[in-house]
Amino acid sequence: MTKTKPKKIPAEERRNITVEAVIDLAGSSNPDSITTAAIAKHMKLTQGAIFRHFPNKDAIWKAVMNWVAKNLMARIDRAAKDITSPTGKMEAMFLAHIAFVADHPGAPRMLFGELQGARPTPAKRLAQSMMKQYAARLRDMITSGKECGELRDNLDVEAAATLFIGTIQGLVMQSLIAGDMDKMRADAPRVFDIYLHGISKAGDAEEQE
Amino acid sequence: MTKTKPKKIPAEERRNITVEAVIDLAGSSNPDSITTAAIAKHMKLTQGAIFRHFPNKDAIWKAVMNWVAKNLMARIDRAAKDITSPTGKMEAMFLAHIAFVADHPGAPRMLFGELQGARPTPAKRLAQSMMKQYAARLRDMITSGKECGELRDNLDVEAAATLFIGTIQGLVMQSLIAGDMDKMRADAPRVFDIYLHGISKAGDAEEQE
DNA sequence: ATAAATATAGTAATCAATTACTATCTTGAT
DNA sequence: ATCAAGATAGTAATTGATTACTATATTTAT
Repeated sequence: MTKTKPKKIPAEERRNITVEAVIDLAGSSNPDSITTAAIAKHMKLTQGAIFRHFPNKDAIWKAVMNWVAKNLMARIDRAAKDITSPTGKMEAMFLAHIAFVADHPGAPRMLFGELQGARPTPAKRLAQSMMKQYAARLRDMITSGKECGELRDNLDVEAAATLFIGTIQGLVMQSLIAGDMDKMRADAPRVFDIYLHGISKAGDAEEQE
Repeated sequence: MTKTKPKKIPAEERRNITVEAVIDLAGSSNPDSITTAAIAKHMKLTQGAIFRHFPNKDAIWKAVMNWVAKNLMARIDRAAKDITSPTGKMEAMFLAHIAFVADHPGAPRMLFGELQGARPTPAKRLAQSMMKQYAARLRDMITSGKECGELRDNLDVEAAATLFIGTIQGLVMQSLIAGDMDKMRADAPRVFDIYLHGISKAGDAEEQE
């Protein structure tokens, strides 16, 4: 009897497994074309069983976005926590963000996919509020970086925050395209270095050999 | 009879119209979920008629990618043509790229979507070769920028090229998310300014008041 | 009149969701 | 402790809608 016994698993854990399955699948295929059948197969269930735990597909997507928002922000917060200097905090956040994405390539794809979508789904609203929170936190950090003299006085705060997020998104996109997450981990510090040059007060050349 | 008379249009022009229709639709919905029916409706044709001009859907996508690659590269080349300084060239390319995307929001979505896809479609190969060409051109430009003294001697050429493309992709992503292409046009110069700071030789502060 | 362009009306496949039913766990009265 | 009753989690089959694609009839410009 090599037949795998379909274990009975409590509802909440099953929902978590479902979220993981979706993120897993999103790592190697377009999120929008992930079918409930594919999800079910990946977690060794029948397609119909999924709807015992979620009212519909949108609810699954909402749960996934929730997972992404929660875990990503937690990881970034944790990385920046023990660092005092604003630029140090930013570097830690940058690298933590990249590391998270490298660990979960499906996560940014779900995010992008959902944010680009036309429909105002619950998942989309979640994603948008996360991005807003992220940007606000960045602006504060950059502002305090100017105040404490680490960053240029004439630095455009808005643009610097946009570039910070954009740099990450760009790195992620290129790595997703190349299908090589390790390359991203290697590129991240080198790219951040240039970004730092761009926003730092002249003369602060602590980095590089 | 409000019925619109379906004009007869020669095959080649009809193919061009089809490509435009797809890019148009991609501006406001996920490229992967654009149906042939939607394309047909948008160009006031019946769904079946499309297959008189294309053998299958992949062929449509290939034609679209071809259009994007050709027009984008042409626009960038044209912008950089009359400029001699490498950093000047780069700025012109940057802004031209942004302007192109602002004019055709569907274009980057088609690109991203295709490059992210798992299947090695003809369209994907086209997109990949375009990106490769783009990156190579950038590296050359940055290298010559170092040689002529505009850029830092210790600048990481690879990273600088990655950041250039990443910056654009990031800007584009954020604008697609916000659904506001005008904002992108306004942000682009400010963001490029910081990038330029990041790669320029210290002391070259020609920009900003 | 003819040939290209489009309409009409199909196809099989696939999608999310629902159904009828079964298997397994949990619990409380004895 | 035990064991029926109910709750929980699963299967298998099916639904109506939608998909890419096709076969054939009709229209229109030359």
